[in-house]
Amino acid sequence: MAARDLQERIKKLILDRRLASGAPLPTEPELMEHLGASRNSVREALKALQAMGIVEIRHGFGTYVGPMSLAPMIEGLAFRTVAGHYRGEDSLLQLLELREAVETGLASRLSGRIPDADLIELDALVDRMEEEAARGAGLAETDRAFHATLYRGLDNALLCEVLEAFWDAFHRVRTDLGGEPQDPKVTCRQHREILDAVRSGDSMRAEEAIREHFGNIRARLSTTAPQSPHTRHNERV
Amino acid sequence: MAARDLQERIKKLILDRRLASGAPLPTEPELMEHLGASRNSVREALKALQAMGIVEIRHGFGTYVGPMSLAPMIEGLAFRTVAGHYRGEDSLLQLLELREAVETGLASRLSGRIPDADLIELDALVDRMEEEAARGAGLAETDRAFHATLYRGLDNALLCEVLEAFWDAFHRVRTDLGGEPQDPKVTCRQHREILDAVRSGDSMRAEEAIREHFGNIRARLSTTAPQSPHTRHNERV
DNA sequence: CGGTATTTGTCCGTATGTATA
DNA sequence: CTATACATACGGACAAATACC
Repeated sequence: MAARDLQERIKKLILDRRLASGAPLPTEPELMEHLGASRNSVREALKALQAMGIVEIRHGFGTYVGPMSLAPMIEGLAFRTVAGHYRGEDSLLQLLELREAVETGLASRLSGRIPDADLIELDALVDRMEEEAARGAGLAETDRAFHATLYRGLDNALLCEVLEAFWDAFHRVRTDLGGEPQDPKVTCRQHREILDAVRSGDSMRAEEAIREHFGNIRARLSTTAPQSPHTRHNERV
Repeated sequence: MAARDLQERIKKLILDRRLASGAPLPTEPELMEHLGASRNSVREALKALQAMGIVEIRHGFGTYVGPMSLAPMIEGLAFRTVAGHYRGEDSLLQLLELREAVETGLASRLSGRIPDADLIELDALVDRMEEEAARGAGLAETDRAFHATLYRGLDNALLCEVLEAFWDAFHRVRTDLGGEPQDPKVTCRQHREILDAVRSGDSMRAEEAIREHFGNIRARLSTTAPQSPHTRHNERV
């Protein structure tokens, strides 16, 4: 009777007091008194809110309003995808197609709207990507930065966060499942093409470039997709 | 030391046993023994997993693998948006723009890919919308069904779920904040236009129709959105 | 219909680890 | 190093909800 209600009341408390991210919450004893519940119930409610990124609990220090990032969504999406994959579904492909649909759809918005500063940064990122590819290093982080920077010009922080969340979830699942990385050379060339396309302002060309990039990942995916891992998986899941 | 680990081990247990949604989990005493932790710790871990939609707890019955829906994401997005709005940010507008960017971007994919059965259903939905508008009823549910049906033809269940989640979050926030509903007549006309546009296969026209639809909502939003612009809090992204 | 067993919900008390002063 | 405040973890107890006989 109180369990679900406690979370709502704590959320209401945050809203009523206009607490910003990082602001301290009342201590557990204070919350016990304010909410009229035991320590255990309060703790369970806080744990649930922590899982949703609404509060942040620091051991031996206190409880604070969380960053309200989309990290919980990443967790949920990643687990859902891994679980589906293990059960023989094409969940990983669906996640990739979700990214493809959204990012290709955004291509037309991108054309000519990217600030020069971002274009320069994107150039540097592709350069770094080629340098990493040359020395055989992983270029996952650079790829992430490229996609993040690409959509920064849309001037919507929420949209960028969602896209980054999709990227994170996909990347986590693919690495946890031990998928083979695609050919770095091809990846570099395709990112260069995306960058040139959006710079030229040709929306159709940009869309095609992004579509081809995802088509490449998809091809790598289908080679390792139908597996039933009796082996163990990473503990990161 | 065990808190974060317990969640991972329970998730690992679900993956190892290939448990599908709705499958029963071990009872709390069994989990206590299997994980070597006390009941409170197990319960807190389960509460966190419940908040992420990974498990489902039914009082007096048992614990089960959750539906793994995007409901937690809706909660998180909605709360994040409400909290931001109360603190004077344009979070609600950002959420709307997120929907607009994604849905307009999907318009080109839609053209000519919608099955006839879905087109018939969409016709019926707009008819119902007009009927509801005529008698002054709320047409939120019908609007939700329209958008859900529209993107069903993309053949990606995950994408549809994400779009529905965005819709739910936006609608919940707007109603919680007591925003004024837009003119039903205009809404009906714009949905009819969207439907006709995607039926014609003209992707540019479809994109424009969707953009105008969102433009209408945005206009309604801006009348009540900006409050206390001088109360700027310092916050990290 | 009632009784009983099972399972989760809530609460209390206590001890331990951690960070600040 | 000591003291204080806080979160973490444990074990036990009873209440509430559900299923089954």
